[in-house]
Amino acid sequence: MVHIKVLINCALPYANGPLHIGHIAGAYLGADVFARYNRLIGNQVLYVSGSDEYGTPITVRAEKEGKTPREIADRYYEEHLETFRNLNINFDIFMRTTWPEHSDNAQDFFLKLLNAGYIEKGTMIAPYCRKIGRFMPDRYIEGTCPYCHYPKARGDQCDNCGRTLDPQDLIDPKCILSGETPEFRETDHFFLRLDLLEDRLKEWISTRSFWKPNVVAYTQNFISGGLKRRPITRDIDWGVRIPLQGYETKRIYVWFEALIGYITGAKEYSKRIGNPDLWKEFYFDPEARNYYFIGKDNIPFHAIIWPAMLMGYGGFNLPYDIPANEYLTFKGQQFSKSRGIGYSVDDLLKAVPVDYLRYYVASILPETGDSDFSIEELVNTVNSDLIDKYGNLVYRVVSFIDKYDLKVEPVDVTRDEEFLYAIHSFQAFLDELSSVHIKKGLSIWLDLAIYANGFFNRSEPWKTVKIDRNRLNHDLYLSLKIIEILTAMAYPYIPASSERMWDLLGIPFRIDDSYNRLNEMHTFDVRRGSIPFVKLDLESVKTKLNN
RNA sequence: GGGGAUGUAGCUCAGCUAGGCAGAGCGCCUGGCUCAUAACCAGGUGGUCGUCGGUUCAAACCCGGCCAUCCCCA
Repeated sequence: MVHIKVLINCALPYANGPLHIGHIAGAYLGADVFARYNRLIGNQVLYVSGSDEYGTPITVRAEKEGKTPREIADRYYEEHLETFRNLNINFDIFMRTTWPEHSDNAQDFFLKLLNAGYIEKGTMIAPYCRKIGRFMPDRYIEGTCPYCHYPKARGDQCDNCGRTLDPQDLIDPKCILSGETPEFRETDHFFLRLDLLEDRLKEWISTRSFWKPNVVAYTQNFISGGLKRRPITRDIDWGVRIPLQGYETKRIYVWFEALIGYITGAKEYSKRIGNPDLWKEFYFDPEARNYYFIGKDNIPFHAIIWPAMLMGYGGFNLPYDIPANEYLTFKGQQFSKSRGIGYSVDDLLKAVPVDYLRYYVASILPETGDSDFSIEELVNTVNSDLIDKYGNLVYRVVSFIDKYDLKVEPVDVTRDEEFLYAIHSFQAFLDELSSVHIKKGLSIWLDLAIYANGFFNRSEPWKTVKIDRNRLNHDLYLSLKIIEILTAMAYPYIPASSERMWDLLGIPFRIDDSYNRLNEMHTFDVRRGSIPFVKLDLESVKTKLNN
């Protein structure tokens, strides 16, 4: 197998609220499975995410809570870090857009694009509060929605009817800080000339026919509507400074600067491990593949704006694939902490072991359409698939060996139909994962677990133990080999549990090496332990969730 | 208002790229088995493929309208 470099970038979560399970399903779990899979097959992986910490939603929140924006960002950075750690989602680096190194990178991009003519100066009309004496972000203006007449519509959007608005559209607009009616004045800003890159983007998208249809369709349509220049600076003070004199009161807008966080993360990781040029191998080697794991809300930024920025800068690899997921919903609605819909990850992890949660979410990952999360389904799926099919398979074989006090000797099973079937499943599994079909991979795994139970039944070791010890040894060894394959396949999804099973089976090398060594007829030093997976009880899970 | 999706068995979802006898897991029913966590295996039950129309010898799949839900609109 030819090994390649794989850069896995994962949407930077915005640091103004806790992560809920919808976020995890949208981007992070799939990315983690994919990263682990790539490492197992021997690819060199760089796995990056980080904390998006600038912008007006954070300043709005800070003002509401009487804190500084930095306090808000610090709090959620720590919280997100902890949540990912608890989920066993192990990025190589989780950067912060408030790092000074990130400002350097963002300013470098800004100047480079400015000098290349892809950023230009211009003016726009913005709300100016005379009482406060400065221009106000759109979100700081409230008024009546011109469409639905909801009285508390924001300057960027109406929460009642969902329409996108301009502050000037509002009837009777008011500054939320001062209560004054804002003036609309001209203000100088910088604009990204997406229009200049339209043709190159179109041509590039036409080479991405292997992407998910929804991503391609969305992107093509977006571009064919005609790209316009887009403002990339704002009149706020919480953001990356503009590296030019005369713009001290303005900042680079968060959507332009946050995307560069992927590069900051890769660079900082390279420095930390003492190989400062490592990141270049992922961004400049044309053989390296760059993946971006995001939710569907992020498609325009990653499929249009980010490639445009990279093209304008020049030399960087463009995204290889953007396997954007749809949404995980809760009873048909979007997860939302503020509206009390669904659960946060931390709440769920108090009630359910991490691998149970990873397993269930992976089994319903919204890869092709929205899918629905429920506690009842979680309990049911974990108990009947993960535990009854796989966990019980491991336990019944281990228990059998222990009960009759057997030592299973290696035999060559490489030509056995059942072994070949398992290897065939494993290959199909690799094919699916290489195409980022996370959910499909899991269903191939489950089918193989069912097949393995069928084989164990057919081989009737409880009969051969009394009449044919050679046959018994052969069949048990074959069962153990299939379990080994299953356990290796499960590792990207449920890493901690797989390692535990690996240990229980007494395989003489580490699970990290498993994908290269499935054909080895090694010994199994099987250890009987307690039941490997304890089943979930719906009522007690619910009780824990409600506390 | 414009755009991207989704709607298939009681439940959760595949199938649609390339039209050809409606699928899986769970649930439920029947049988088998005893190594195992009421587990496992085999067989069965179960659907007007959101809806109305069009194209076709043939439509879950292609085309158009409508309804419901999710997302985006810088």
